[in-house]
Amino acid sequence: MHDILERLANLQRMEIRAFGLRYGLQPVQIEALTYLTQCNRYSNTPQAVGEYLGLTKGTVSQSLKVLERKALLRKQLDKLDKRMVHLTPTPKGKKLVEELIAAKGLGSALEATKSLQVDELANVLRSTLRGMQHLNQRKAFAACHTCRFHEHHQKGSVCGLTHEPLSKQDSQLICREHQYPE
Amino acid sequence: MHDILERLANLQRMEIRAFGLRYGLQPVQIEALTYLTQCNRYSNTPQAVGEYLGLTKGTVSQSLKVLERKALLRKQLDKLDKRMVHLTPTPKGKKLVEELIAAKGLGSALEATKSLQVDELANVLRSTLRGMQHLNQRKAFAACHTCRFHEHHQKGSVCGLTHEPLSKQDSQLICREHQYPE
DNA sequence: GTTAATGGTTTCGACTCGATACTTAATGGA
DNA sequence: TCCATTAAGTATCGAGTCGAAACCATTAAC
Repeated sequence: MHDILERLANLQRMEIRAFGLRYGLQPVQIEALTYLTQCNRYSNTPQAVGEYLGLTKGTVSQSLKVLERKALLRKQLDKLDKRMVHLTPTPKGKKLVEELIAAKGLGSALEATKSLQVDELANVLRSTLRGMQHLNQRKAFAACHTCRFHEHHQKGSVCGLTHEPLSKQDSQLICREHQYPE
Repeated sequence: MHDILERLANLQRMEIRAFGLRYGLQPVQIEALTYLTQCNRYSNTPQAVGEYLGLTKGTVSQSLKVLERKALLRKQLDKLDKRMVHLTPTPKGKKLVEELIAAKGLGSALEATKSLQVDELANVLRSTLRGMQHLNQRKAFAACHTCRFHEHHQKGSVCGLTHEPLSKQDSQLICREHQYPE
């Protein structure tokens, strides 16, 4: 089991590297960009990217500079807290991530498997991931709707931390503040 | 599904980085050493490490130099082909890999899951991995006993390529020449 | 209003990585 | 047999990552 995940991680990295080579991008940069296409509006800051990838903020800052220079993302200051910066992928950036996901071929590889099995697999994998994160005291970075602060009311959902309303899409996105219910 | 594997790969990498930091080792070096504790005697060369990790031989050569300097592995020339070098982890190196695997906490995270489920999961994952490798035309680097050239006779197994006998342990190891049966 | 904490950037040195050139050993014709 | 070619590995170099520390601007605390 351990070896399979090991190999899977290596393979992913290989494909990312090979893909990035064609666009003059480093693996880290691609991973950061991918994260930014999947996270919510509380989580699209340099800080969060660093936490997600396990890198220091200084390191991340440089990678983001490159992505901005290549017009793959846009930086904008937060309206309320002017120290903060929000990073949003440009259409070009989003397209690149989509291509990457297709290129990795995980989707195609899974098509052969019965969808019921895939769901089962995803569940076990998810709980394993969760266990590892808990053991190593890492943040979950999971989807908003699985969070203990996610409040589901009859007219839409609300984040219990910010008390802001959440759209259907919002609830699917990754959040850096995510905490699993007890 | 894609996001879980993505996150799992990132998490593994984070733990490897954190672990390596304590021993003054880079992620690549640790990954190379881990591979070397799991591969068979045909696959413990700089070349094979490069193929496994998706790096060029020049790059790999440097990482191995570090590992040798730290007495984590030993180099020895091949008896028959004196161009080749075989890399074997020292006891110190093996111990380090064991510690790493424990530190990653995957084993503990899996204990919560029913072992039957884990087996099932491993099988689905294995075939997915295989699908991805096939699509991207990567080598399998899988266990010897699942290879099309593995011949199982009543008195022990034999490799159909080299015609050499294989011990029980040999058959469990990773091989760079591995090919799945049709 | 001063001080501390926070989010980001910059800079520096150690290191990775790919490309290229190079060394040595094996191979394969003529 | 000889010599060109190929293969495995090493060495070197330049571009780039990474962590640490210093630094800047803004916000929070008191």
